[in-house]
Amino acid sequence: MLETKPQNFIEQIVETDLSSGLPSSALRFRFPPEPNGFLHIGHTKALGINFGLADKYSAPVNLRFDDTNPSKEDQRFVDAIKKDIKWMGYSWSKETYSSDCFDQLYLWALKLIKHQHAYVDSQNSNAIATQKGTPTSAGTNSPYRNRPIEESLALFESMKNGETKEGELVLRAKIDMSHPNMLMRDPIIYRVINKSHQRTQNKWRIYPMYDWAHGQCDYIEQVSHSLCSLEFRPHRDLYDWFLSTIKSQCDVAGLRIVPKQREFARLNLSYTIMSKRKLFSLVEQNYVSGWDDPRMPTISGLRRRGYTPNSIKNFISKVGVAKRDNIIDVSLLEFCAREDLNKSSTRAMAVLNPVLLKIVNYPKNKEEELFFVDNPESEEPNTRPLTFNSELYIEKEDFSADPPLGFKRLSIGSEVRLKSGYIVKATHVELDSSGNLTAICCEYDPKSLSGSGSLESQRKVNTTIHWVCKKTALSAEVREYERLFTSPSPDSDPNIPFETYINKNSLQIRKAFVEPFLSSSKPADKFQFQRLGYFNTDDNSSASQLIFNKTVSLREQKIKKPRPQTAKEMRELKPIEAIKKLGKKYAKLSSDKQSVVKQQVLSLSQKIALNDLAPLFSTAIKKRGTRAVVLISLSALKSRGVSLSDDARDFVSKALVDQEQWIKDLSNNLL
RNA sequence: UGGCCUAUGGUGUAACUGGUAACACGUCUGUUUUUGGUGCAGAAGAGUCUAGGUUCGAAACCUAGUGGGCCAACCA
Repeated sequence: MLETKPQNFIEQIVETDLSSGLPSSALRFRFPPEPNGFLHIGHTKALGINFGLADKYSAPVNLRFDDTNPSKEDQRFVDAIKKDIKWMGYSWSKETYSSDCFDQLYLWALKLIKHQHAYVDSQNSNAIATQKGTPTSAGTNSPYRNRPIEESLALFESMKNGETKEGELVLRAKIDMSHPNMLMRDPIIYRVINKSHQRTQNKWRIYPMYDWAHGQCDYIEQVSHSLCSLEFRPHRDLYDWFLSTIKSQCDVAGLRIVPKQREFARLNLSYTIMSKRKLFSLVEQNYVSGWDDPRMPTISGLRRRGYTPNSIKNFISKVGVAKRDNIIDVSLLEFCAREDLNKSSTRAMAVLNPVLLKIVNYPKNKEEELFFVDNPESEEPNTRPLTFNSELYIEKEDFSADPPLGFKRLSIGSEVRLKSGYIVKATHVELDSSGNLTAICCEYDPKSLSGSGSLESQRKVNTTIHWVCKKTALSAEVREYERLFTSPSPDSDPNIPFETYINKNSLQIRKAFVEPFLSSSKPADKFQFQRLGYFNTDDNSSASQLIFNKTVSLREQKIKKPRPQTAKEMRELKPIEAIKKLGKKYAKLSSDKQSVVKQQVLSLSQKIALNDLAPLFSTAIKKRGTRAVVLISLSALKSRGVSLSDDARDFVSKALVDQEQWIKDLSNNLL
């Protein structure tokens, strides 16, 4: 089958390389997290790109932990990252570490010094920073730039042996202090960190910087395409410089593939923060319960929230790959969750905000077994038994004493069906001494039992509501989540701390009643609580203390009020809109109809407030179809004694160039 | 001496590499429905940031401008 999906630009690059001679067996990718935090939804994009490519071309992906900075990294993050990637269903080829390359990196650094491509600088970081210059002004050379090779070698050796303190000496590549790309201004490649490393222990006191490690590790691992996010674009110059310098100075037999770095736009999600530092702070300041709090955008948070690997993968493929900055609406993620969960999740009834429903004409001691369909979406739906008697719980929201227009649920005198059960009609309510609702009383239609086949059972009522039987229901804790932030882009303004936008109500805990069969649910089991949304059993849930997390609500449709659209209202319906509509049609109409439209527009434009006509003019004039109409509207302005500003006049005359004669006439008259 | 990246409906991504814009989400309509869900059918919404240029023809190529982003950690 031919590839039908459009290629993204990275696939095109790979395709081009392949067609210009790169054997497909040489294709190799890598996913290189720094083990200093948990993976989040942003990382799943990189995961999806790399593993997607790997899948498409049957190429390997290395999982490489970028562990060049022992002061920030930790083994527990390595473990968590591996767990999350496995959960997503990706399997990597080799597990590697940047630290695996430390020896080779050191040897290459030596070569660099010997070939005058690197030197040890004895200045402190301030001095070095100042000499770098600014983006708009060149830097100046370090006084140590031309230090003799032997001296640099000796000092580098002392750094390596732990004979210098942190910050005293650094090794710098000698490139160009006036390079327009700041990263090329003699970047630091080694610094002293007097810390033991989680893998190499105390072997090293010098650790390579990102730029000195990343490309070289790609090269050593023979990665063909090193894909990263856009902010690394300026690093590409350095990446290439290091590789070509090494290739020209060092013996690199056997390393045939020179990797390419290419960059894509990272994923941003509305109402979400993605910065590891900020996620850290959410955890540390206890705004959330941990890295796997269901409100966190981490993979482990999404997992606990109830997202499936499938839904996340679908999301990533819908998001696409390009190079422009983007903010994806969370509604897309939610759509992917619903789409996946709708097909697979068992339906259940749970009442989150219970109120007692008494069926007054149902025999007090009677009890019967009803049947409930596990999942109507499945091809051969199973059913399960359900106890029904005279006392049930329903949602408070499903009853209204004073139903608004369009309300379809229960109210006094109205009928609804109890899901899989009978049709009931509310008769009255019971209140306590302070006037609070304690129970809703209703009568049921004994012949209306669902599935009984009787004529009454086929009766249509407004809607069907869910319920649980008071006697058999289990109590459970249900955790409902709202967005963690109240702003679509909580960290867009550097002057406003993102904590400002934390939603205080992001977690709501409800004491709910659920169907008894849920007592056997295990963590991560997924359900659709009928009419409410998708829920998943929490990690801490047990038969004695059931806990469910809400993944996402069902898609909610606005309540449609039967519209009282009188002819009068229709007439008052925005002349502006009417004009726009007419304008669109105009070009397609026959000439006699056009003249009718002209008249309509003219009379409509008389009804528009002058203030509204101006914005209509400025937006609509750009659109071909509406130009004509706007010009007609102008005549209305004229007839009301309003004259155009010079700007507007200018604008109109330009717009006139390719208009028809009658418009020109009309407008010239105006101008 | 600034460099680099980028600009297409509300959002995101396409447009077979030059033949006047498509897909998904969202929105709205209708319909089915024992979930105000799902499904089905349909609609509205951009003329591709601006101005020049190349071309028979530009969203695409060129130039300039404008807007947005990244770069001045011994972070990655």
